[in-house]
Amino acid sequence: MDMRSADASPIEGSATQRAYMALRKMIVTGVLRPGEKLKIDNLRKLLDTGASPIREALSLLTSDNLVERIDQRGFRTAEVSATNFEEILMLRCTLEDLALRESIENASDGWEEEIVLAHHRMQRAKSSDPDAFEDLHKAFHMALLANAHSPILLKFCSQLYDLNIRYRFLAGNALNYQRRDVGDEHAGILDAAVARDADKASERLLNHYRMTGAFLSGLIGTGTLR
Amino acid sequence: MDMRSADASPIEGSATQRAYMALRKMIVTGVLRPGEKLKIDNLRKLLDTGASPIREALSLLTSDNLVERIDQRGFRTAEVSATNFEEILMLRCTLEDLALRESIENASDGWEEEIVLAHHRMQRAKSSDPDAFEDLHKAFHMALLANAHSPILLKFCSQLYDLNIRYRFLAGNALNYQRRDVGDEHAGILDAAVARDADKASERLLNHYRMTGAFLSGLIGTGTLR
DNA sequence: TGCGGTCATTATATCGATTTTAATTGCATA
DNA sequence: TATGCAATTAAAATCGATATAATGACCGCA
Repeated sequence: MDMRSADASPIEGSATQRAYMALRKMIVTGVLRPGEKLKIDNLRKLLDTGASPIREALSLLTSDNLVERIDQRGFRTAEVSATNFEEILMLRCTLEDLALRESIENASDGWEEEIVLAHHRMQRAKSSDPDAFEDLHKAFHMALLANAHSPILLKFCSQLYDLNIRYRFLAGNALNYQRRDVGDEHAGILDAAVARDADKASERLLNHYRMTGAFLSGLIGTGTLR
Repeated sequence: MDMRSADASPIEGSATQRAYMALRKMIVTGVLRPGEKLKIDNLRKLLDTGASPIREALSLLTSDNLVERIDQRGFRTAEVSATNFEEILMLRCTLEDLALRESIENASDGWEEEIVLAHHRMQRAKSSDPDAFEDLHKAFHMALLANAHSPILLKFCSQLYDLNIRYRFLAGNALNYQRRDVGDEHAGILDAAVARDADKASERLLNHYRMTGAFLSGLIGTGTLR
């Protein structure tokens, strides 16, 4: 039996890996506020680990654009802004469009099963386990793109996903999000992908992003974003 | 007087920063071969520094796709392959096209001067200082894109540039490259950009990449790539 | 002779302490 | 009262040492 992945918390992976995951989650979910100073010593105590893993994790997050390093004076979380958000949205639309079309181009039965499965898991968690939902939501979106067999592109998309979802959390979490029937949108994307209709799938996907995008853009504009 | 940038070697920046620069250069230029194991202790001695800066630098390079980290068993330089190269080429074409068009869209006198200057510096170094040429060549290409005012996109392009140029070095360095009159190509791109003709500029830029790309692809295919 | 398991070796990952560097405060001066 | 300098404090960066895990060699046994 495979006991690695979504197991309990005990001691999986290296301290660096754990620190990376924990910090990323804290930044994405807004526990660590935008622009906040990240003092090594605080984090060290918080995560109960040494300075080296923290520093390494922060270095990794720097390249994810979630943390900024100021040479010789430490780290801070990335700032947020309307223009930054718009750039992320624009890039997502461009890159995911590219990846999705390529994915569908390479469509296979195996991939089809993967996305159906990912969608099902996400749906199931939606009501029962809202905490796991976030991860599964990302997994669904990544599964759609995975068949492009383009690791760098996929990595870019994954990064942009995190950057984007951070704004959603900052804007007041999933509350508003779940209200709009995003379930239908997901189903629509899935259907089009399974039907191997690239135009329709891409159109729906981008629409999905632009809807949330317009919504968030509004919030940012009005300063609701805390 | 500004004494920061291209100064001598003494002690600029943190040890981490220096290690990052040095290692990146060594990987890009092929001094460290693809797939080579990167032992902390060796590098520590080589760069005359501690283990922490090395590890941090390697973490950063991991996110640049130049180094792979294998949990609990260290770091190695990224492997190379034909498919990897093609992905890089494809992404560069897509992203630089996007950035260049946006750059030209926002064209201003200031930017125009920047690119003319960058081009001039590159040309000047071409014969007199082939070592500096590489950096200035990158600077020129980045200057073309800089006016898109899209930091994330620019970062992606910068990364892809490095990944791409690595293949050129592996394929036997600038020798073959300089032979084809790449100078004309650069001038053509510059002219089109200054004339603010996005279609022409993009066409020439992408052609520039695809030329080198096709050439390298050939080498990779025939196993000439050492 | 081939296989499985144990031990020694090597290298990584991590910690704790030290050194540098930047920020802050208080003080003297204009 | 504002301003520049110096001493102090706080934090980051780095180092050296230790703990921990992986690799490879060796030995006994079938």
